[in-house]
Amino acid sequence: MNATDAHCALCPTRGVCVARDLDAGALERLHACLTTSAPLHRGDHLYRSGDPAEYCFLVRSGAFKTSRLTSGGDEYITGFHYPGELIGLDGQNDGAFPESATALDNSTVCRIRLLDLPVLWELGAGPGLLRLLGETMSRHAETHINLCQSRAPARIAGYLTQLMSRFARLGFDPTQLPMPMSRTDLANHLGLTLECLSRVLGKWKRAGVIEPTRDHVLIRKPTELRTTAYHLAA
Amino acid sequence: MNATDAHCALCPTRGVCVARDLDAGALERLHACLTTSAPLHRGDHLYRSGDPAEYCFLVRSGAFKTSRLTSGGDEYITGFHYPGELIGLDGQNDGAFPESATALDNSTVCRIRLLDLPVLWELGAGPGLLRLLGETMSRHAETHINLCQSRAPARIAGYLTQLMSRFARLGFDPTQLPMPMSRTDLANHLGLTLECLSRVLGKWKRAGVIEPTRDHVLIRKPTELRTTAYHLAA
DNA sequence: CGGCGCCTTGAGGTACGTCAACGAAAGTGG
DNA sequence: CCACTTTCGTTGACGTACCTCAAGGCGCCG
Repeated sequence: MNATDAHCALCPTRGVCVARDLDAGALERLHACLTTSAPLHRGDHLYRSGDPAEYCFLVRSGAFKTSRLTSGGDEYITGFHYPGELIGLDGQNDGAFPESATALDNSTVCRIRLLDLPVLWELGAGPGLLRLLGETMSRHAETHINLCQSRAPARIAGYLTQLMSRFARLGFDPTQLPMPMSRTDLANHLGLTLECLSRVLGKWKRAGVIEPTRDHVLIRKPTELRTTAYHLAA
Repeated sequence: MNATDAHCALCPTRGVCVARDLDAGALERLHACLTTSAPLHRGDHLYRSGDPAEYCFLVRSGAFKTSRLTSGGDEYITGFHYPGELIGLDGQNDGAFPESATALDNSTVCRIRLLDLPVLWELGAGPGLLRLLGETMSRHAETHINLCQSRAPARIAGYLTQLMSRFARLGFDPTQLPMPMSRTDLANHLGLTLECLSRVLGKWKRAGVIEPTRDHVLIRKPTELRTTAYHLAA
């Protein structure tokens, strides 16, 4: 861990981070309770199920998946997490992480010691923290709705659509989505089989809606996807 | 709203509340930022989609559903919420509630002004708040896994199993589950059709696994349900 | 070049969605 | 108290979308 400099000025999540509205003085003090990690590589664990949960984490770059294991040994993937997103709060339930978090790519995180939350508030990061928390909860609800769609194309379109807005929020190009997870993992997360996911993506590729490669998806016709996904009011 | 007495001593959620570990003096000061609501009745809205979100809420008694509307006018039910559970945090995303919360029964809540969170911390409620937050996140993940089950019996069993542990945690009898929501709402929440839910419940009733009535479900063979649901390790 | 994951494509069965009719319960008005 | 209406839940028949099982490409690594 390199705590000497959180590199906030260069951080890709600067616009959405809890530290967004802090002045230089507060940023300086911020490093006392929020430190940037050394780079993690594909497959590295940020934390493992059962680890004591003294921290939560802000994804700074790269991507992570969070997953739980069945007694049978296969995993359920509960989420994919991109820059600016908060993970690890579930560990506060009983003091240990119920899930594992695995890097899908070269990634960095900022680590927040939970006992330091009052300090973050003093520094003026309270509203930012609450906003982040609200986003997390809201995203969970959207994901729930998406999984309630029984049709596979609706679920997949809904996921891609959500991903687009998550990237647009970061200021990234929402039509070029990095897909660092395997097809198997994505299908697992969406409650579908690998074959079903593959077929739908293939169909959309032939129709010119998307252009999927191993680790990216190019969105060619965003409106097609949006009409296929679930529609919330307003 | 009756702010003069939060009735913590008589609260059914006392064992799991953020105020669990507070002494009498702190409880007294607690009422400055945590007030108990007047009773809500079946169908009353605790908040509506679009309302400004100045507070979040702890369910004290009764039950609530949270839901969003589609542009087509039908609703997606994102959660059912029982005593001791936290709702309304998603409103911190952009300052307004994205969902509506509706009472399913005669219910009361405790209202937390979000600007008062630092005060709650001072009073010693910080660990309790974090625990509650962790539970909420963890429950979301479990719900996700449950929805990833493609088989309807697995989803229903998983939901009932989760409800059992939520009630056991409160010290209530986990084999007598109140079901204040309509079958339609439950099916909606589980991503199933009403007919499918009805068939599975009927089958289990004939098999003596459960004894469902309009507003309760008696669990006769908990192990049957648990083996039908998804299995997490450890 | 050969081996091995990972993804794609194919054929067949089944569980759930859809549509429709029926039944039961709650609320209403006479 | 009882007919009526309305809402909600149950049961049935049928089609289809997805799961299962299986074989076949394609990239990456040795």
